[in-house]
Amino acid sequence: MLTPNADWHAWTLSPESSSKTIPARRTVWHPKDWTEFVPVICSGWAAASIVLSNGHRQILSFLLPGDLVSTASLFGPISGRSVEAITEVQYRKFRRDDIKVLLRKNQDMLDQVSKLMIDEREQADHLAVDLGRRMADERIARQILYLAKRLAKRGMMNGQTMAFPLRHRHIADATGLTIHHVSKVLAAFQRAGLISIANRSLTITNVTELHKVGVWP
Amino acid sequence: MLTPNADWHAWTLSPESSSKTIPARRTVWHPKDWTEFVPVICSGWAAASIVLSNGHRQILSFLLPGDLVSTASLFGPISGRSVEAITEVQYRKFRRDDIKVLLRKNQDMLDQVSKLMIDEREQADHLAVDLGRRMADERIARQILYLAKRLAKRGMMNGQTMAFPLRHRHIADATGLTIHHVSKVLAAFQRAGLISIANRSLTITNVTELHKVGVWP
DNA sequence: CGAAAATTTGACTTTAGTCAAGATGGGTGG
DNA sequence: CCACCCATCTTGACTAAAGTCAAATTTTCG
Repeated sequence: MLTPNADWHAWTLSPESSSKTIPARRTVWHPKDWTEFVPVICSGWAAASIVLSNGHRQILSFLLPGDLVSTASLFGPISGRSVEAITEVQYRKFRRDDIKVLLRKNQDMLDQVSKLMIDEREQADHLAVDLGRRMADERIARQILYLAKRLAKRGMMNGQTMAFPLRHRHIADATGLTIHHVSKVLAAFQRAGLISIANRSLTITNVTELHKVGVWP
Repeated sequence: MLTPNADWHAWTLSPESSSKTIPARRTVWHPKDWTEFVPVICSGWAAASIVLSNGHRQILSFLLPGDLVSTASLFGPISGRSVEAITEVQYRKFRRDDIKVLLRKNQDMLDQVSKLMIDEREQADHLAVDLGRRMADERIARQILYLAKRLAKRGMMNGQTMAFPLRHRHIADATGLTIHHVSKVLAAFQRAGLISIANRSLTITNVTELHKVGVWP
């Protein structure tokens, strides 16, 4: 998440970076689009993913307002990643070269980006652990808990309730499972009273038990 | 992989960074060791991994000579990662603050680190795709092909033959499988004439077919 | 050499995937 | 407002992939 500061604000006002709106379920950013610009999500939910030739897809992260798609992409073009809007999304794009200049003259911003990089690395590590070493129910519970934590940091939780625009397809692609299995696990969670989902909104009804299922710290 | 340049050489000679030797199967770096220094592998093979409380482990990458353990760790302390020697390993440790200074005054090195970051991000993406969306035989074939490619870049391939100090445990922990299943898949690969393993050395005997199994580009 | 670690193998179990068929639900055009 | 369409979700029966357990070998290391 990018915390704005003076320079960043100057930026977001520059003509280059006027915000664009994309309707739900449309592609925000193609794998080929990374040469010159870098997108930042301003509102809505999106997913950064890699699509295989056989049509399978791995979601690498869900993008919430304020999220840079990838910190590494600030330093040079990355390859193969696409970004898809989950809800309607507003985003801005920044010219990489301009950001580099900004980073060089602004120590404060460099520190912030350093922190982002470390966070992102840590998130990538957790993803690998989850996909490689955890059961389906753990993965799904953890995905819910990760999201709750990130939304809370943005003041987007209402008690234990959060907006939940994700389709089962998104959860499946983020956790390496099939939509059918996701459906079964979520149904089981609801039967067990851990969560309840209605109207694209999710409430954690038993935090303790959900933590236990997700082997949460 | 870090390509040495003048400044880097000055570095490796500094008293702080004299090289250390660790015998095979010993821990090189503990999860708590990241506060001030950063290790670089000079010779031998190591594995960077995360260990769960239940004893399970996910290997995030195999480290070959010249590898920095994590580029993000240059910018600040990272958490939870340990590094284990697979063969006997020589490594040097660098003080993060000194590296930062070096990076600031040396444009060339900054460019190099940028490239490293992008490579590392890409490798993390591939790991997630492999763990989330591929079958056991694909994962193992790909792991062999990744290693062959990296070794080739270092001039450490002898035709289609490479040193192969990995235990089944390492392959299992890198691919998210059990040692038993790894053993079965490797046996099948050998029966099918794709590879042959002997004396801690692996030869790819049918590149085309191994590429096919690994869905290699 | 002898103990400990690693590998191999087979029988059996568990987990998650595949397939198929309905149910639900939201949005659109008449 | 309703009828219809499409995407999504649900469920159950069955299959396939990988894990577990156990026991024998083989290799490695001290």
